[in-house]
Amino acid sequence: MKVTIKDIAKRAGVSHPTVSRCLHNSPLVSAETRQRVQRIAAEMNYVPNQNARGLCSNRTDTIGVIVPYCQVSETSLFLDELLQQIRVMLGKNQKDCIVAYDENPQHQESHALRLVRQGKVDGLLIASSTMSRETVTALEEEGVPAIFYHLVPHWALEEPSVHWVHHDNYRGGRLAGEYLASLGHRHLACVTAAHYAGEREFTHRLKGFQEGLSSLGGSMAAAHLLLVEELTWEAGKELAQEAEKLLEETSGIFFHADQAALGFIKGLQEQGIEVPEDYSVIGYDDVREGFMTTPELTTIHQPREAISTLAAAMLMERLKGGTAPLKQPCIQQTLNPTLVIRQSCRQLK
Amino acid sequence: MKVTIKDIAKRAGVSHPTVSRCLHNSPLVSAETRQRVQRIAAEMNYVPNQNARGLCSNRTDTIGVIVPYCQVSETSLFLDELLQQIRVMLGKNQKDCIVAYDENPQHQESHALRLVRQGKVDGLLIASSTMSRETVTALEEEGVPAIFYHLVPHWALEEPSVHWVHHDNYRGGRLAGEYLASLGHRHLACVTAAHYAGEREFTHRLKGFQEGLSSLGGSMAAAHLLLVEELTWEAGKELAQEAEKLLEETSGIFFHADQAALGFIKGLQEQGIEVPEDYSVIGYDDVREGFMTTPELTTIHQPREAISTLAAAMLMERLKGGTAPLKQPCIQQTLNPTLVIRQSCRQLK
DNA sequence: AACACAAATGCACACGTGTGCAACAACACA
DNA sequence: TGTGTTGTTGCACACGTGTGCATTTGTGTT
Repeated sequence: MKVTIKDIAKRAGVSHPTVSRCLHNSPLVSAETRQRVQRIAAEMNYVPNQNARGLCSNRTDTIGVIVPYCQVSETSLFLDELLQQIRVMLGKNQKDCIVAYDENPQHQESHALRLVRQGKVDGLLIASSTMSRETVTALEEEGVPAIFYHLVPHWALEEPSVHWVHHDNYRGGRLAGEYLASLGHRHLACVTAAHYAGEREFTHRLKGFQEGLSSLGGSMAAAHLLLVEELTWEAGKELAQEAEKLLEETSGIFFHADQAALGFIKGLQEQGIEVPEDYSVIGYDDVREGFMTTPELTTIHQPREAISTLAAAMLMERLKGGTAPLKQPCIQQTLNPTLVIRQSCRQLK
Repeated sequence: MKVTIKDIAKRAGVSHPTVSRCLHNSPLVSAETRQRVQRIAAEMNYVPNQNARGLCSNRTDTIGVIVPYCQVSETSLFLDELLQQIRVMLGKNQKDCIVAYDENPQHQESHALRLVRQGKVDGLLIASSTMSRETVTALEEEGVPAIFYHLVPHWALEEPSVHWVHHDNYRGGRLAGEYLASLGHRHLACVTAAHYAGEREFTHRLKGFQEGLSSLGGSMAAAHLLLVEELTWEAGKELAQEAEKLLEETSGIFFHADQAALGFIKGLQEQGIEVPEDYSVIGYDDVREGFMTTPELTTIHQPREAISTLAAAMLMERLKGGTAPLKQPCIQQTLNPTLVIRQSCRQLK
């Protein structure tokens, strides 16, 4: 049978409320009984029942992490790494975590709300650029703090009551553009997924890329914005079929995600086209696989350690602050990406 | 405020027990009230409180997944993929999942027990070859079913009361050995991590490899069993420093894990040694990255889809069966690996 | 010695849901 | 009309923990 505080109470000769207070280091009990009760609890291998605790005090020590639905379909290596880090951070704070995802964004929202209304989680870390304002409002009404990380809905950027931490996509794109132009590239292409084409995350990045290019004499024709269905390795490889035309009109290409860039390089190599000798490729995200291939991938590093660390820290802070909404000032952070120069881009003479 | 069954009861003009029965489709209520109550519940966006439900009926609809501690340190790409699949399977069964890990195996055990004693989970999926019999006994005493997947403690293999599903390491090793020998290789090397050297998972695999080799004229000298600290990409790359000696004495090498094999190939390439022209490499696990590199990695495929699918299905089955322990016959499954021929092994004349 | 006050503890209730049991109504049958 | 049966509902309690409030005990003050 499970050990409850009543069992401890009986053995210690006190009432269960007293045991409860001892275990919480309440100043209302004497130091002597506190020590005795704590010793007995340890001896009996007592573990508090989380359901009961959650029921009466709304504390579960569990965090819900909402990931974008594409993560399920194994599209994004980067998101995997981000999630890994968040788990570690939450673990250090003695929190368990429930990862929620769904087949489409609508379900994603309901999944988040369900977790909260079920009372399964104390707080949420959300990576989603499609979550609606209504959903977040509903969450806040339930008294559960939420922090956006990595992906932030456009409306939330202008909303001072919403917490978020992400990185500067414009700057990332600009780094890529300036770098390629500085190497002497003049005509470039760019690849993203069709469903990203209109999203702020991409449009800012693209704008940065174009302005970075033109600041140093390069450019990107509108016709050279290429769209694939999903940013997978396979899609990148398939895109390499159109190499002939691309090589004629451009000397390099900027991918929205590393794994697609890697697939593209692989596809080129199979046709005997060498990177970077014949063509330059730059990725985005800086996933692990980037340095495993030949050539190693030049890319833009997203500060994932800082993003996950900050997001977790922000949430812990809000949870500590009690249930009073918006007591502490809201934190919104935009971090800087960095350029990682490896081997997939070439200096033109 | 949150909607409770009492709110629904008031609005429907019935008592809350009646509401509870309606929501569970109990035959004790009339069809008419059931429909009415269900309609009202839906209108009010009712979501049952999981803490209360867990408290009185010990059902949380949450599964604990215990992963080996090395997964946290990003060592194993394979384990990541396995976890991904399990999450999807559990999602299809409307279960949330809490992933538990810790810095070392001892903590891992206590983490699993803690989750159960806290009442946070209904069942466990465990990937661990070090978990003790005592811990599992303790779990079963709490009435929480546990299924081992992928990694199984040695004692559990002989224990008919323990459920598990894994794959045949001997057979996997044998496939690798027979393949290399059939290509004409005579002297091979093998790499694992020091802490795996004594474990059944590896020793069986090694035995299969050696017997596979010798069945077709190959062999592996004891001196060519190489140990690295961890099976990381970096460790594999570092191992390539010893290439000179290896190439003198052997013509190919068998890695315990793909990512180390990939690092090794990369290390060779940097020294101008070509795979498979100068040396043959075969991996194990069949991770995604295996076909992203050049050459693509020849490897042994673990049936990860089947392992995760079966493990989840077995657990769902046991959960359905009520709390009666061992009512249904125990299932123990050993699945077969397959050889994936790509480009990293060469036919010797 | 009477009183005030602080420290320590127990009582009772609340949190939201599920279930055994009793109560009650409706109906069929003798 | 009385009895038994079936169908439907409500009452009361349980699950394990946390907390406001009353109670008891002990100590110091006047």
